[in-house]
Amino acid sequence: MARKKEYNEEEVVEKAMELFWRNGYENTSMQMLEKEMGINKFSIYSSFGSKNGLFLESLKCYKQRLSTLMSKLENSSDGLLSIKHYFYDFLEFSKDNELSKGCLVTNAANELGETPDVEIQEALVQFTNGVKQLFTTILKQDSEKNELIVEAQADYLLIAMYGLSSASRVFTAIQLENYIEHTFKNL
Amino acid sequence: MARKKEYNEEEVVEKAMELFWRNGYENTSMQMLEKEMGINKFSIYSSFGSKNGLFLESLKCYKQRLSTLMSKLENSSDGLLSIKHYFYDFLEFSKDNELSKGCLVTNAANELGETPDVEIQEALVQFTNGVKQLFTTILKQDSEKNELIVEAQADYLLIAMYGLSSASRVFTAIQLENYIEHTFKNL
DNA sequence: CCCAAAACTAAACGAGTGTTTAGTTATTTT
DNA sequence: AAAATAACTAAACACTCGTTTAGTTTTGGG
Repeated sequence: MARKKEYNEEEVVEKAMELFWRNGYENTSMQMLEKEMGINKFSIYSSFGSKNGLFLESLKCYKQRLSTLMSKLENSSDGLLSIKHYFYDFLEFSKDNELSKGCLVTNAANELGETPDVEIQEALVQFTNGVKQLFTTILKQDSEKNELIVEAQADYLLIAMYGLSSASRVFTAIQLENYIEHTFKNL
Repeated sequence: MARKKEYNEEEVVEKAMELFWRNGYENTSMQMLEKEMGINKFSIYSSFGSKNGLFLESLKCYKQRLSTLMSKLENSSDGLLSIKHYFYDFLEFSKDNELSKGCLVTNAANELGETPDVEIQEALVQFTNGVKQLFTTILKQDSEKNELIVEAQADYLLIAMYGLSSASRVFTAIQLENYIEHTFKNL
């Protein structure tokens, strides 16, 4: 061992995540990351290998931040109502000034090109599956629903959540609240 | 007058639109446009001024293509049911192999950075307003609904459409159909 | 017929991208 | 204290981007 790192990797990746979240992957340059993270490009590459690697690490960090909301949902027993609360919690979670930053995962999915990076795509699929799984578990609390209905409703809510994440960057808080209320009226 | 153009501007802008639609704005380079449009960069710049100008022209072209679906909706009298058909028509309209290209406008909105081009942003807002206006008109066909309900439902459907456009690039046809059915269940 | 004007080709531009490479500084260990 | 090793700084890398420019070819009007 020789010299010690002057920065904490967990701390700087959090700052990177914040930047990716606000600007998306492509619109976030290494220059911006350098400045925001407060460390040199060399240090970024030595710690994370590449911009892609840094983004993947940011995704992990994002999941962790979101896990507060998800475990709140996981531990609730109000069925559908708690999922609705999760929707509202997410809006609060993603707030940035008056508008929303959306969801880091959804944002990344939305800017995927024709030949997306395979690691990133895999991370997105896994994340999506996790959310759907969580919805499924909660929906099963309503014991009268059969499995097919649960599956269909989970898919519906998953896409609704995906849509909400994307739309939250564009529409007003009132419109989004109205969307959520209508979304759960249909179940 | 001197030499005549060897290409038709309407034809080449259609090809550009197709490329933007598939890849998004940032992921479409002038090189790709050159190749797809079959004309030299110089010609592109002489006809459209800039990549931005070409994209704005592509947006017009896209609106025109979509206007087939929109006037079908405009001329229908089934109220909500015809809006639902519009949702399905859009999925067919945006189909690309098994997946969907989404909506050119929504895709552009999704990749807007912190300081978006003002002309593009204006075009997107106008487009969105047009769709909402159309939904409102159709919803008013149900004479029993008061104005507040119409407004709220139009907003709801607008965001649902926005979400569907974004999600259509990721989810399967079955999931999307399920989403549409749930969306219109209790209106 | 010729000249001017417009459209073409192709190369180069400067700026910005993600990434790498020298060279220097600091710290630990022998 | 000296040697070794890892982290730092800063410059340069190769590449791509959108855009421009210089030079050539085509064509229509006087």
